[in-house]
Amino acid sequence: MRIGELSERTGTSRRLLRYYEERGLIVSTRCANGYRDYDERLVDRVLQIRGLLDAGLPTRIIKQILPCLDKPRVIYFPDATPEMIATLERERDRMTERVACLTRNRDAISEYLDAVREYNGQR
Amino acid sequence: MRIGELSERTGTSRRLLRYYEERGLIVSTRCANGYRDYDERLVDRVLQIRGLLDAGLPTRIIKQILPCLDKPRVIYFPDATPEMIATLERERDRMTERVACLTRNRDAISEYLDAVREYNGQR
DNA sequence: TCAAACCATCACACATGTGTGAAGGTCAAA
DNA sequence: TTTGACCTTCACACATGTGTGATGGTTTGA
Repeated sequence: MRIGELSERTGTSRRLLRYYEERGLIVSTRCANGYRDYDERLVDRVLQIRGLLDAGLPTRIIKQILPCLDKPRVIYFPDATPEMIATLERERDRMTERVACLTRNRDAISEYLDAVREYNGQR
Repeated sequence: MRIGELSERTGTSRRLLRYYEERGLIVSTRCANGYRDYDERLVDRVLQIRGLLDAGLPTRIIKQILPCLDKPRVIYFPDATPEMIATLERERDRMTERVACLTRNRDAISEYLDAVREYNGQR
């Protein structure tokens, strides 16, 4: 598919799709006329990228972890260097911390909303 | 405590503490000489702010949700306007999405690491 | 054939979080 | 009293994700 379709199907501007490609997060082939041609699977991939960006991960890190997340687990042993492993472990831990922080605060918001609703209900 | 101590105890540069204050995330009183004076509780508060920033929330949103998170639940009904409620619900939902995304990807990283370890173990 | 709707690259711009350093005031200990 | 370690404000700078628009090529349908 071309960039317009991918843009529509992912709710991502063409500008950003080109940016993600420039950062190595997605790839495209080129048609004879120079237009980018995207694989169907990039729809999910782009959504995943957006989620991770929204959760605070920079493209640099996303690029490193993406290869580990492919559905048919392709074990990437060649570049499973100790440094890469260490990076993945570090990022996994940071993500766990983020989850804890978000959960904690989200639950507090929920409780607050419950309290407000109760207050408004009995008024 | 003064800014240097708060900085050390939170691992946050003085620059950023002033920035958070400028954005209304924290408050300080001033000593006679103009030095900022921080309440003990700001240590936790700053840590909380950093966690939320790291998880992708902008200061604008953090400022809005912080008042709901105070430990001794101070119900803030005066400004519990419908718009405020709607904002909180929206952010709560976004945080839930972020948690889901982070958890999903973190688990995939964990699985990948397990697979790599197994591979290296049997080699 | 021409207009509309695509696509390309490139450049400038902006918000946000953050670093760094200048210029100068305060305070405590030597 | 002077030095060093604090503090102040202010300004410039930078990386990153993102918007916007200029300029121009391609394709398709009236």
